[in-house]
Amino acid sequence: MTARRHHFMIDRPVRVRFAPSPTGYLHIGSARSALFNWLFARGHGGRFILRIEDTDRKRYVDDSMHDILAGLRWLGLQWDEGPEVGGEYGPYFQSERLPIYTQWADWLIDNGHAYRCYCSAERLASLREEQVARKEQSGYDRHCRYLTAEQRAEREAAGDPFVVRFAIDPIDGQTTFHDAVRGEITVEHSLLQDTVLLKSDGWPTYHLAAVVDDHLMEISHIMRSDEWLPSAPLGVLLYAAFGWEPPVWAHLPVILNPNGKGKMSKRHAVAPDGSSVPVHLRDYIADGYLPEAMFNFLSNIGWSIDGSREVFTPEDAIAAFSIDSINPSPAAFPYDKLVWLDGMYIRQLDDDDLYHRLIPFVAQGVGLSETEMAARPELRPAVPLIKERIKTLTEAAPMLSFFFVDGPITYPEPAALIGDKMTAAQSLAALAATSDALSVLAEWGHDSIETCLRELAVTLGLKVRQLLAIVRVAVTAAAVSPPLFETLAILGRERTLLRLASAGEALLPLS
RNA sequence: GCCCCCAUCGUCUAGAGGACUAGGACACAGGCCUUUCAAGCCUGCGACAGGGGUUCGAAUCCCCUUGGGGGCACCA
Repeated sequence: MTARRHHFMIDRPVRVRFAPSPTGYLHIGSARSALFNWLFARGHGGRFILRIEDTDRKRYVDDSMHDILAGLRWLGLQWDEGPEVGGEYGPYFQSERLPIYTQWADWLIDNGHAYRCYCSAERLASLREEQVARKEQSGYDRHCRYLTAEQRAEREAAGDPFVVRFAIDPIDGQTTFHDAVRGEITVEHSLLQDTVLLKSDGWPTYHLAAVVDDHLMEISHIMRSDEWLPSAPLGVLLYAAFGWEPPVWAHLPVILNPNGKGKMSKRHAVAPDGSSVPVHLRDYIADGYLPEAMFNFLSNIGWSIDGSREVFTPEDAIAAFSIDSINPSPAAFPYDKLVWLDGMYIRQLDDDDLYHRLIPFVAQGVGLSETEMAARPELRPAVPLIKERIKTLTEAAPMLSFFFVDGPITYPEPAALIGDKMTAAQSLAALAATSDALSVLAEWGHDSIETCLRELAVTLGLKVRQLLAIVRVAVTAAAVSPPLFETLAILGRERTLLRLASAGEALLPLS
């Protein structure tokens, strides 16, 4: 990393924006961009603005708006201005700002910074084809930029459709601008296009809409994804053409696939082992990640609070965040670390809190309604038993499902009921002895069950682990379970004895 | 193909010319603890992409090479 101490503060109120387009669910990388903007705003007494860039009617996805708002709120990134909260600089939907864009497009034309282009899609396509065939740089040849007044009048009279293009000026110059995370960046104008600002349907493209809105909304710092870096000079030139004070630009590093190959795509991300990892925030929510863990995790991609802390609060992040401490290099999505972090946060939760968060996940996992689950007595006392055994909320259900079986339990592998270094007959006898001992236990509780079983192991001449392994499988139908004594205490004597009996029956044919 | 950006353990990162025998975390391996599985604790493995400069001194500044990423739409 190169040494950076780039100027990133300017003498005006901090106003930053997150400007997603409702063309799909909230992407995990977009969420990170939103988070950085929010962190910066909160750390500088600024405003965090949410603007919806819905100028592409073809790509509009119906419920994506709701998904984006819900995702931001889930993460705790409440916006100060925008949809559902309003603000002084609205409207915050670009689809409601059309007259503003046409007005400024006209202004550019009137001042010689833009022109109407009547070229057909066919002409553009064949132009491109020729350029590719001749291995030339592809791009618009500025045909309409040099139309005479008569030619222009002719087209207008004919009512030909047109787009408005920006007139890059000078066409052989260069533009240098300052990026707050990378420093000086220079681009030759010969590489820039006379980009379309207004489409033939009258709607603006991103370049026009974003610049106009950023200025009108008095955005002070533009922190956005790396993908915009090559077109940033266009924004700079646009600000200059309008004569507006430019904001501070900061381009955030892209997030790569977990295997480090290519950016995390819109549809799926691939892990080092070839498996795929979700890319939408909603999938992580559904997978049972905690918002506080996700917040912490996202903060750690492309930025770090210091050299030693991995786990920190939003308050600490706000206090420490600065644009020039953003790492410019692309980062592979560290999925394993998310899983670990989520486990950390789960362990830090108090039991009641975790219980409430667990209800919907466990209910769904075992096929009960949330109301039914809330009414069951087993989940709450089981929380401390699984707290340090789960890394996401969804992992609880398979671990606890045996608690929610009221009828007879089945053993997929009856042989698992045979104790270590024991015969089936010996195991059967141990099961019977356990049943006898537990049935006469005066008090049904963790301590008494533990004393009883430990003594029984001695009586039977078995190692404690041998006996407990048999009982564990008998009661939970699994070799791995939460701690056994607590588990029995929660399960209750009746169901425990029932299962001990079922286990005996399952073992009988093997002895 | 052209342009732009980036380059420290497998991965996320600390590093602002001397405090570097390059630090932390995840993952991985081993050990302790232990009723299974976890959690926790301890230990280990493991990197400055390569080559030239500048300097008394370079992970750090410059150049080249290589590698990786992004962008080249009437999408954002």
